[in-house]
Amino acid sequence: MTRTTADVTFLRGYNQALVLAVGRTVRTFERSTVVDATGLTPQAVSKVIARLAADGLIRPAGVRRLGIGKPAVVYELVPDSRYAIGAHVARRTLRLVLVDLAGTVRHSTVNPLPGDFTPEHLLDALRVGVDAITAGDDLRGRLTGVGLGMIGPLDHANGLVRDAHGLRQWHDVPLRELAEAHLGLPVHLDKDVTAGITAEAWRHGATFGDAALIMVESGIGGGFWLGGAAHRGAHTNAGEFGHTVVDLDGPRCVCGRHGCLEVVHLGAAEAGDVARAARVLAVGVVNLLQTLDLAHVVLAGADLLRHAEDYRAAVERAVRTDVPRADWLTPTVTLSGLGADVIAAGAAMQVLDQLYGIPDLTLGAPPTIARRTSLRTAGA
Amino acid sequence: MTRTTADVTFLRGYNQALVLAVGRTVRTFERSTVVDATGLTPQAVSKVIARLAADGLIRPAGVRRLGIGKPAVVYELVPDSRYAIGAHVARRTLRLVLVDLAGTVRHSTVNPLPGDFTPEHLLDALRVGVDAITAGDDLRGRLTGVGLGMIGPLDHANGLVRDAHGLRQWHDVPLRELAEAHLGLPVHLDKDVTAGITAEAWRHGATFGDAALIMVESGIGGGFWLGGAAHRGAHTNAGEFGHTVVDLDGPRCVCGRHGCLEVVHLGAAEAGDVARAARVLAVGVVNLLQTLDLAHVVLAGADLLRHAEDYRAAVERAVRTDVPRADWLTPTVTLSGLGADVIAAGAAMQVLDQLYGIPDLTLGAPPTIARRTSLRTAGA
DNA sequence: GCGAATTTAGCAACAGCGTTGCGTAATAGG
DNA sequence: CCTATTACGCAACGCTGTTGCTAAATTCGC
Repeated sequence: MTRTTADVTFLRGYNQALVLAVGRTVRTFERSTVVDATGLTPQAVSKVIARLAADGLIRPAGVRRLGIGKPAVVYELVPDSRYAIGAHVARRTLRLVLVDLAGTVRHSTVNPLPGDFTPEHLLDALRVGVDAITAGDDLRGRLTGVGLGMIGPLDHANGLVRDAHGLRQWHDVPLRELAEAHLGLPVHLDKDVTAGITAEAWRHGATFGDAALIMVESGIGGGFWLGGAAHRGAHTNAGEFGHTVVDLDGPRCVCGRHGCLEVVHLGAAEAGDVARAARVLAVGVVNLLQTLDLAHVVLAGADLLRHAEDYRAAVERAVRTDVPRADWLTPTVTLSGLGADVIAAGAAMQVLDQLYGIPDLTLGAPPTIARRTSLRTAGA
Repeated sequence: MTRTTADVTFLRGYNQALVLAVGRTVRTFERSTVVDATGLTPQAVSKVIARLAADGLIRPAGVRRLGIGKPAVVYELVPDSRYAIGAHVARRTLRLVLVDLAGTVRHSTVNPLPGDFTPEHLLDALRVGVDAITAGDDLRGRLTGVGLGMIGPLDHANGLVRDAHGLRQWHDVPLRELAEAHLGLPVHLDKDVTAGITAEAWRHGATFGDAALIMVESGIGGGFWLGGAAHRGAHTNAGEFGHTVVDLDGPRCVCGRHGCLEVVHLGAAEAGDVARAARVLAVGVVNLLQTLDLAHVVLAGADLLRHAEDYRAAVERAVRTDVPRADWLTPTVTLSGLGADVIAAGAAMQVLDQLYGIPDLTLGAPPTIARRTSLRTAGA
């Protein structure tokens, strides 16, 4: 791991991110709202608000007149002030979404990808999809970039796809650079599950606690949000949660070990035993809770969403009965509110997060997308 | 989770911590060393060095005269400038260590604790032990506080022991406050395993990557260092790694589930089959790697150290053979260099870390031990 | 109606951080 | 003894958030 130095631009970015996070999570807010939520002084908040308003990210929305005293100016986030495009690159499909600054999905499209597609296939499909989205609306100067959420292994810091699991044409592909050249936009590359949990975190604000996104979709993976940031691990390979052994004498898994969560779960699912499949997944989730003590568990993935309520109920039950001291250790268990769009939407929000989220002082490499020092609009 | 605001005192603390971390990890350093390691400008480093030197934390140690040009001033950390006491509170013993600013253990004592001891027993034993240590050396003004590493569940943010597992007299004990009153020193309370991994992190510097400390000692636990900070989870309960299921049809565990790593491991250990016990643990470690993608795995705990090399070899082997793409995903696997002192030493280093480590902007509650704004000596 | 109390907001000066520009000290080599 | 080189610090600067105080806009009481 490397660390960057901290200077005043970090302070600005950090406190600004706190204010923006308030703006995302409430419909309207005023100065005192932010003061209470962040602990900044009123004067500091005024300065931050002035910067954000000058940038067009927030705007006044009337006044609040309640009792005696000068009325307070009410502000609101301007969702349309910034956009990002997100892509969920799966084995057979490419899902593209347009997300605004508030984290709302404004467009969503799905298109098939050729079997065993190549980087060129993907780049062309991205080009076509991005063009289609940008043609519809006039996003000039407000489109901040494109986020790609993809199966690993990959190298987030350097924008490399090392070996997309199940795709033979992908070995050490510098996808970020290629896509930036092809699209003419800043690009952020990350694992699908990490993108997914970023969606949840972005939409819940700067105080979103430790959380995992459990994704069941041709395999089982997990995306983690720990200590207020995405957890990617030492090689962007965190989240291979499906390949944790839950049954020492279980069937052999593709990864070479025996009784992985994924293969055991698959056995139950293929037998049509949804209830058992859900219970198996729940065992894995409780394992995760015991290990990481999470505040939130979010469920996602096409294979899970097909039996969403079965899975949710099974996990909810396990979390309440199988964790000791469940009275105070129980996390929230929810289905992702974004449904099948989570990954793509999260990929888009990773772009927004790099620009307008809490800045990161720990790096594997320099930031993908540079923050603007001045308040000029971002974009192509 | 809550977040604090960021102001210039954060900047100072952060960059100062970077410099101190360099000082801890090398024998001597000069300005250019720090510039290269941190990315700070030479002028900034000069200012930080001046502050640290005025505080007595570092001192000049000659000059380096190599070739042409003005010789560079060489500095070194002053290990004796600050101390912290650490305590490992186990079920039957109290281990106390004195640690200096460099993270070196200077004293170590172990004393038995009465069976099923009460908070009062512990406080008195702490008092006696701390007095014995401070009587030996003159630590006036250089002793920064006392760290307690203890079995959970506990609440780190508020300094509460909720239920020390296996101790009946411990329910919602405000141990931090009690100990501060009893000892007249700042106190930091945390889980044993979290303290342990802090020891490794403190001694390895500010760029220590994602890591876990695996502790086998009347149970199996894990301490985590993720993203440059200790990972405690939403309720200071992360690390119950021993209670992750690895064998769905395994024997019932004390936690209520079946086939937990701990109970399966115990079965092998009690049968005297060290090799199998080690292999079981290794399965758990690989599970952890798959989930978190760690850079370092550190092994510790009395029960493990009794067969240290067996365990180390088994984990090392598993990590090389059972993780796909092991060529670039392999973590370092080591036995803790501090041996049986890790937990106590880490507890002490948590005190030092709060004062001289990377400051934390994410909190469960306000900081336990306030940083000094000026450069006055810390201590009683 | 009009002044007082109350609440909000902003201007101005300030302290503290890292940065930049430039001058100075200390060395080796010609 | 001069010059090139390297290390280092002073001083001014830009930028944070903070503090102190003044001004604006409202409600309430007389």
